[in-house]
Amino acid sequence: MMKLMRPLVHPSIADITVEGILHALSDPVRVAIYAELAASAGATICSNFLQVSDRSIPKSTLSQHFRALREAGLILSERHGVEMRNISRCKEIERRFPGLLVAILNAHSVQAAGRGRAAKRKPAARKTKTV
Amino acid sequence: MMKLMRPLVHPSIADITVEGILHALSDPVRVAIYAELAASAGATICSNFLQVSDRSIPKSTLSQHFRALREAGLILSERHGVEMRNISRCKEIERRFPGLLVAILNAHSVQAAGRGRAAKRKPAARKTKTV
DNA sequence: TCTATAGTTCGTAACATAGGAACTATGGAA
DNA sequence: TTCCATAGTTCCTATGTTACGAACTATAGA
Repeated sequence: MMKLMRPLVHPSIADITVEGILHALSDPVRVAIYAELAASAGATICSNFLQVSDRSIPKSTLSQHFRALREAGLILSERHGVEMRNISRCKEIERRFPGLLVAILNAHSVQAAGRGRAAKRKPAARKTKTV
Repeated sequence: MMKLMRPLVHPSIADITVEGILHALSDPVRVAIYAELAASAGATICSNFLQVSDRSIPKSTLSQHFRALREAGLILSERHGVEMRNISRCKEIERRFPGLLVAILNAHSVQAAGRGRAAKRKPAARKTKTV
């Protein structure tokens, strides 16, 4: 008797909270993913992000990040064959929280532009056993 | 020989990050504090927030929240006599990340307005020993 | 100097997160 | 069908983060 995988959770628009959105986007990897995804017109598959900002991310970690974005209500994920397609729920969110996502993405790109000029500040790296 | 208290840390405007701001404001208590503080014209003292959104907050916890806001660059704290005055650094931040704080505060008030109509959703309460 | 007030620091228990190993799910080839 | 490859998920656990009580620092005033 095989254990099933639990189904994808997408909150209804009314259940989406500002705190949830801010928390989801307060992670450098997740904003990077979300920014890329919001910029692209179509859907984006998970594995396209195995390389984000100069470092490769383990797929279990990536999967958790996509789940965080999904359960915060930021993206909609659906399976297509063997892969997962993710699209931004920006239109809904724009109706509920006008200007929020635009401002965040804009701030994010302001900051990215600034990193070009200044010395690159590393995010506090977690100590980890290097395999 | 008495240990001194470490001085207050205020990041320079260039060191303020979007991730830092979003993380700081992704906590319900901290947005509540920041919203109140940004709304008030003058400075606000710490102890005014001992009661936030129906629950009283231990002062050690409050102190940490103010520290988080300060070190994310959101507020400026200075001692005046026995008390601490806190003011929002919104003007600086507005110059660096236009529209960001306004959008967040606006979203926050949209959400607060919604909570009036709907049943109140409790934040995942931490298990704690009740005194 | 003593006391009250306002806030900070420290210690620890509870919670959150990263990433490896093992798994599920799906499609295509043998 | 069965087998294999690909894409992603779940589980485990070491490590990081957070909340809050107790003990502390700092300042003003009696």
